[in-house]
Amino acid sequence: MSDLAPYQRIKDTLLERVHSGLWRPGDSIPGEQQLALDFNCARSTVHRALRELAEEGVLERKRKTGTRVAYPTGRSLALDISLVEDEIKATGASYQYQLLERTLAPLPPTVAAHLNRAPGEEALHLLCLHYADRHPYQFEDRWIDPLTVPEALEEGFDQIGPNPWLLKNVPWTEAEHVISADIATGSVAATLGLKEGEPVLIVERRTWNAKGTVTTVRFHHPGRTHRLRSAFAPR
Amino acid sequence: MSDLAPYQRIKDTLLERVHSGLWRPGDSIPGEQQLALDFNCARSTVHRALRELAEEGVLERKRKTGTRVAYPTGRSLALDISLVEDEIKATGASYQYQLLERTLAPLPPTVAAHLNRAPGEEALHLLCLHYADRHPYQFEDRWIDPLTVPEALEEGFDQIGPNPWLLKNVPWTEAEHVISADIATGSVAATLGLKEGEPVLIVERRTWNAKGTVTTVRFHHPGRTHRLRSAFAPR
DNA sequence: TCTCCAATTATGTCTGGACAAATAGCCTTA
DNA sequence: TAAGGCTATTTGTCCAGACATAATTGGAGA
Repeated sequence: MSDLAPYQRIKDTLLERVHSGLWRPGDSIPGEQQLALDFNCARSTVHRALRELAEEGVLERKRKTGTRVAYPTGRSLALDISLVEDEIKATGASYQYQLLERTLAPLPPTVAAHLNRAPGEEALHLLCLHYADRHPYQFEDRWIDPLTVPEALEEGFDQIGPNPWLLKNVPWTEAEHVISADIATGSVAATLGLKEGEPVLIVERRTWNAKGTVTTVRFHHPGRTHRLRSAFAPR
Repeated sequence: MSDLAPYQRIKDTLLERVHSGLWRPGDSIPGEQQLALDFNCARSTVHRALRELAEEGVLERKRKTGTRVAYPTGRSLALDISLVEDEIKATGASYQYQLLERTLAPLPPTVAAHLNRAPGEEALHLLCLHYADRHPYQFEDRWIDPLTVPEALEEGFDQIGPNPWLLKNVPWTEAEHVISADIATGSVAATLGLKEGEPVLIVERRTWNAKGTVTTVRFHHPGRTHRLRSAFAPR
């Protein structure tokens, strides 16, 4: 308990004061100088504790005015985006990957917009299915931009999924996710083994790196059984 | 450009080297001592830059071994959990709130489990509807534990929604979210103005504070038009 | 009374030096 | 050869002091 780094001990102590309600949102708390005396350490040590708590959204700091307890608003939700394989194996199920289709195809208008290209230009189109214990778990409909990722044209994707391959070969630096719900129809229903009209949870992802848009992908999951979970909290 | 704090300038420079591919995942980068010479500053300044980049998941540091560029795996997705009102107003639409029902009711078994109580015990049950430009935007089905939040029994919730009220009065410290898809049936369909069989996007949230479970809530959104967005990235 | 400037004060950052802790690699010894 | 211990290196943290920067507040002047 007391063998923690001092700055960490201070953070814990202050956080406890906030959580216990001793310091309530909006309250001013003592200045760095005073806290340094209280904790018998240098101001810079207190400063680090306060700075980090402010970054975590617990405190609000302003020059001259001092430090106050932040109002707990504007949280965010953090979902882990792990590889499907890890996600499935974590549940104890067996994982299987199947490539359904791999073509160089002209871009449909909506996808073209996502990749920032003109409709009709060609890109690598992949359809894949991921199984958990032999049951369809995720249907992946992906386009990869061959101008940003020419190496992808050399890869068959019959042994390795696009996601692990991209993670390994083309690290991205930015991404956008959109989550929505729809009902299963046509080929998506058939592929996922669902009846028409059953709910489907869709996660759409676009990723970029310095060179440009890397890939855009739609993951379809059986909606009633699939769940995106997130144990979590502040900021 | 150059009027940034030195530690920030160093962070930017190093991040650029990673993003540009000059330093690739797995590469070792120079030690703090060397970088301090390169940037003509104290080691502690370099240290802060490296420490923060490591916290952000860009670098991996180990004593004796040194610092290397992290493999870009295990990202996470951060969704903003803002108040519905802000969310709607941000799109330029007008916001309206309506309380449909407010009862003290016995807990159904599934909800009881969520609140960590016995089925049949009583809790505050709220049904609310949030409109964007007069169209149903979100149907909220919420239970509040009166043992954890006795003040809620005094509140009518006819003027203020449960979410802003709770944020103001009962700050929580932990939350869990589950996102899923379903199809609209019965009262949910009717309330949201959807036909039976249309897709619904469901976000379920449970929140705790030091005293215990605060509330559990299911938000239902029209699935085809609603979207959870997240511009974002690493860790 | 109103406006604007300057003093005050709290936070933000840097320095340069010190010691602590982890650990890879080597060296000794059984 | 294997086990155990030593050492050099690298990161982790702290400190005390200094200066920079933002922002409130009170006072001087119009």
